Amino acid sequence: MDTFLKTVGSINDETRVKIVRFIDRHGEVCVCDIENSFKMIQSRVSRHLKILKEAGFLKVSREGRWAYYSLQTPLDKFRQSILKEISYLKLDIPKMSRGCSKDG
Amino acid sequence: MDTFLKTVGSINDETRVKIVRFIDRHGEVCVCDIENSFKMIQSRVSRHLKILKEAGFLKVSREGRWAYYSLQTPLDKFRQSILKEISYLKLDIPKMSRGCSKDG
DNA sequence: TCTATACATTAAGATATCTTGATATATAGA
DNA sequence: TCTATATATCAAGATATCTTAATGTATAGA
Repeated sequence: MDTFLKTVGSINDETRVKIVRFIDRHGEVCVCDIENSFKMIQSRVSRHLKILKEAGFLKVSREGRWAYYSLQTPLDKFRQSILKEISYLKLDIPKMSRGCSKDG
Repeated sequence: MDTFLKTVGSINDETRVKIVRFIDRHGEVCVCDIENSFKMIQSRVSRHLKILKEAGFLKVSREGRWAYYSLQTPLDKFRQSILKEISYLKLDIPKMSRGCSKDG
């Protein structure tokens, strides 16, 4: 029950639904990409990513000071069906706008 | 998005998960059956049933002063997948205990 | 038409969640 | 080792949800 509620609760939030959709569309992104694309403050983004990660939707890989979030693989049937349902929604997902100075 | 969140929010609650499972198992039940089986006060049961109904999981048919709740049919793929996931959970669902005096 | 039953709704307090701002940690480079 | 960057965490206020108790509505039967 706890795992179920954690999974369900994690996508019971408009912001997180959009973040998941954003990552589903763009693949691996870092926190600042979301921060910049969604125009949200960093602590807010970090919190939502943590919730989605702990719910089994996202994984994170760290490189230096960056944290790259992407969809967890493999995803079980249930989480897949949730992502599928989210993909059907008409959402206003912002364009990718890189937010970090990791160019050099 | 609103429909999605309403659907997801409706099963983001331990009590409602158990009620859905109870109805899935027992078919058509009236409010007082749940009240009596779960040992919950009537207003609480009524509220949760309303949320599940408005989320598309349940339907209600009224006969006299009774309200019979059962699973909505047909259920779309997404809600079906949720019910399926709930059916996999090890839940302590109470036995049916009829609560109304509609014997005569 | 009076009463009891079944259910729905409302109001208020308790609990949980979300957002923001402040602070902490860790890495890269000067 | 000092500073800037990227991210995480914490604290506090705002908002939403859940529970209970009280009240409202509708039906059936005396």
